[in-house]
Amino acid sequence: MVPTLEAVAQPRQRRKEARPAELMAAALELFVEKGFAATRLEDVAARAGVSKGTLYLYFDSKEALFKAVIQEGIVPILEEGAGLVDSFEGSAADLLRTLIGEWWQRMGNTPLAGVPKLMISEAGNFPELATYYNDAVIVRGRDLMRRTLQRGIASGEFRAVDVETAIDVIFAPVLMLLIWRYSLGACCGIAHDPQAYLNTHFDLTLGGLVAPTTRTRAAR
Amino acid sequence: MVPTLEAVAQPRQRRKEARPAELMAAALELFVEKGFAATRLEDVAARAGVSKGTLYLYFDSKEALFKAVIQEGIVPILEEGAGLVDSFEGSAADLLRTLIGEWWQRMGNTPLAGVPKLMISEAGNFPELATYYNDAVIVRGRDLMRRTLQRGIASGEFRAVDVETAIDVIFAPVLMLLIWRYSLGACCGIAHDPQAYLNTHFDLTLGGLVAPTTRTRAAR
Amino acid sequence: MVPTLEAVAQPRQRRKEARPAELMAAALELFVEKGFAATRLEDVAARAGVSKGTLYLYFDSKEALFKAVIQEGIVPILEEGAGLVDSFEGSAADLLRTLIGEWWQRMGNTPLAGVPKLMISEAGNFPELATYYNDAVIVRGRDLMRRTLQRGIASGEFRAVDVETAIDVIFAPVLMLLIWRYSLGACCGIAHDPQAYLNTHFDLTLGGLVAPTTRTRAAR
Amino acid sequence: MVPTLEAVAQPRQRRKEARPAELMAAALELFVEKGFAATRLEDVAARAGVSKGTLYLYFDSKEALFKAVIQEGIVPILEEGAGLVDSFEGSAADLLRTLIGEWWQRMGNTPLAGVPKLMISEAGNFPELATYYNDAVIVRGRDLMRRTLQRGIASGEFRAVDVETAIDVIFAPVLMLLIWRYSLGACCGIAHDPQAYLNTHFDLTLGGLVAPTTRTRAAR
DNA sequence: CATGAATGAGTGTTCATTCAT
DNA sequence: AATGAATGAACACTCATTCAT
Repeated sequence: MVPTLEAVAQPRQRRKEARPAELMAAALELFVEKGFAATRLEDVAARAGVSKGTLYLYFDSKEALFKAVIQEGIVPILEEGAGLVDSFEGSAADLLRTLIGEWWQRMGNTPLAGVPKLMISEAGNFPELATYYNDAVIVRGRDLMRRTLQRGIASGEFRAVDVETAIDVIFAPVLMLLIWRYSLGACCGIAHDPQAYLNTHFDLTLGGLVAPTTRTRAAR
Repeated sequence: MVPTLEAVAQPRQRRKEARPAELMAAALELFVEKGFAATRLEDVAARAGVSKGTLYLYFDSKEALFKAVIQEGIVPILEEGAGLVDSFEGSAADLLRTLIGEWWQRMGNTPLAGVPKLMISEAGNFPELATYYNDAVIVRGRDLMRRTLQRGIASGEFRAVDVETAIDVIFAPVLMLLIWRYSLGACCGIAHDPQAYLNTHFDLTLGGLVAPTTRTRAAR
Repeated sequence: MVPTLEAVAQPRQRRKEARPAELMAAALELFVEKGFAATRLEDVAARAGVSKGTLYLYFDSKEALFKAVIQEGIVPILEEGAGLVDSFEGSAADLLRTLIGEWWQRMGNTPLAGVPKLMISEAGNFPELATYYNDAVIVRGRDLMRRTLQRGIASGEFRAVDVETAIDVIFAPVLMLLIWRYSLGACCGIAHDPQAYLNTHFDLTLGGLVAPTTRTRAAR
Repeated sequence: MVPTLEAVAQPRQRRKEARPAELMAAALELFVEKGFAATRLEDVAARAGVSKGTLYLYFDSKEALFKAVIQEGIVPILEEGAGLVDSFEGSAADLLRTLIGEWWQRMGNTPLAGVPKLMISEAGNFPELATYYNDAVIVRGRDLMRRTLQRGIASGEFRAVDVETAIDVIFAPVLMLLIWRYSLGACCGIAHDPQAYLNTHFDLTLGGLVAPTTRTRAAR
């Protein structure tokens, strides 16, 4: 955000347009850091460089602020994911790798990385937020996974697993990687290298754990 | 808790000794149900059948109660798992199934089921407790997984995956099953059948997603 | 408010001059509707079609606006009443009926109808304004009543009641009719028909006010 | 409330029993003085000599406190009024005088005197309170008036006026006497002598209410 | 040991007022 | 003159903790 001459000439106006984004960025940081309930709106405002009242010029309530953070931060990622699934031309396995890899790039390496842990922590006490998150993020994300798995099964590339269950089984390690980082991993325990972790995950999920010989026998 | 003669004869004495355990049991239920911050000590005391002040006779603070709940509840769980790994005589795959199955029986169907979600939520606010949990539970649990995977690799039953990573990748879906139940699953989203979920997990992890033909080709 | 040529030719100028009156009209409506404290200046401004800041160009504060509303709204009312008493030629009883009837027309069916309740509610918080209202409205209104009662007593039409007290006793039901409408009557309780109410009031009061001889004649 | 030896020995206990009454008394004073909305619960607590939190041990909310004040303060008065109407053996006119006289003793000379003005001021912004007051006080009070008027009409002592209207017409001056005292009368204007005011009111009203024959007799 | 009355710090939200544009 | 973005004081209600009994 380079301050241009024009910006200096109209700081008030520029501010007004930038405010919501600044507030959402500050809110995301604090929500992730302290949780939804423990985050004080005054701190959010202060981190964005405004007063408490100003926050209410742009967001009707704490919950509205939270929803905006999710809406602006995560929904676009899922929309790109939908575009990816629509247009992808390689194998289903490659699509799965790409989909999760992209998701990781957009979420895992950004301030949004703390959102899954945040939602898990607060869902019980804020059912409305949980419902919103479910509808806006989880349902859509699962849809991308479902289409990917169904494509692989339809083409014969994948075995005919129970898709609805497989969606969550396959995505669980990816989520846990983030959840771990923002919970127990933050103070103790091992810190996985994300790439190695994801590779092992793909390796296991796509290839299985059992050695070829054994498997062949087991299959008989 | 069989009432003995002695207990009946000295109910007040018995009561006094049982109080901490009753309070911890009540606290566990409420912490799991509402989270740490949202649990009111008055409710804990009421559920244990004592007054608010009495709770402070046994625990110095809400945090101290939380620590005690985790310590008393979790430690005893993993002892048995170690015995199982030591004495198991079947294939490594069967041991993996059995180990996770047992864990599910001891955790997934008890009041302790909510602990993983609880720890994830509160780890950030209680680093000391997180460290304790890591040492007492996670390190030991990972050790059981490590020995199981190493046994399979050593015998040629499993491929030579990166064990430290695989431990978490493989256990992640099991944890997520519980975490989901106590967070977003409680108010929206699908509710998986645990057995079907775990079966799909074993199926994928042990067998992989890719169909035999394709895999063979992919392996070339 | 007929738009004149000049007005059309200089709308901005006209606007500027009309602003205070438009703001006061909007404020009166809202003060009457919601009370002083619960009225938001933003709503007043919006109803007058200007921005919040503009309001402060014309009134120093919310209190100043309130004072202006009362002053501009009430003062003009009582002038006509004085003329009526001066020129009325019928019986004192008829004058009393006419006086109250006129007052009802000018107040009870206009936005000013809520002012008595408003003044009663806010007098405690605005003693200065209460004093003004007392001098400008109440003293003058009581004077009209006083002259009416005195005329009837002097002519032998009314009994020699204590005039200063009778003024308020007689006017109280008229005021209560309005006060009720703007307070508890708004959400519950019976809604009187004003004409029937006033008729019953005259019936009772004149029954007790009129001197026996006169009454006997009137009854024939 | 003389402190007895026992009281000194058990101040804690005595306090607990006295607290609600002390809080309600403090609340009544402040509600009357500042209005419901403008009264801070912290001030109520301070005036009762306790902290903010203590108030919530006895009353669930500000509205609950208000309802309790009305319930404890006014409802008993109306119940006595009902007893009076039930057992009164004199003329209807005497009953009317006695009823209003008693009401005045119980309300007009106590801290409750400010309640009618209070309710009128706050009814618009707190419809729930208004409804409660209507049901608990106004409906019952009007019932006493109704029975009194009907008794007089049935016996031929009163003329056959429209009872529902007459109830309010007759009671209005009594209410206004109090309302005035707690609004504009507090800072300016005349202060009526209540007895003289009520006498003039009875004089006028009964003059118009009493049936001709009865009146003639009464006049002798 | 046990009670429960009492405390008071803590926060989301509203809105009158100001002032840079 | 007119705007509307920004401010910050104000308040009901909760609950962990204390302590007199």
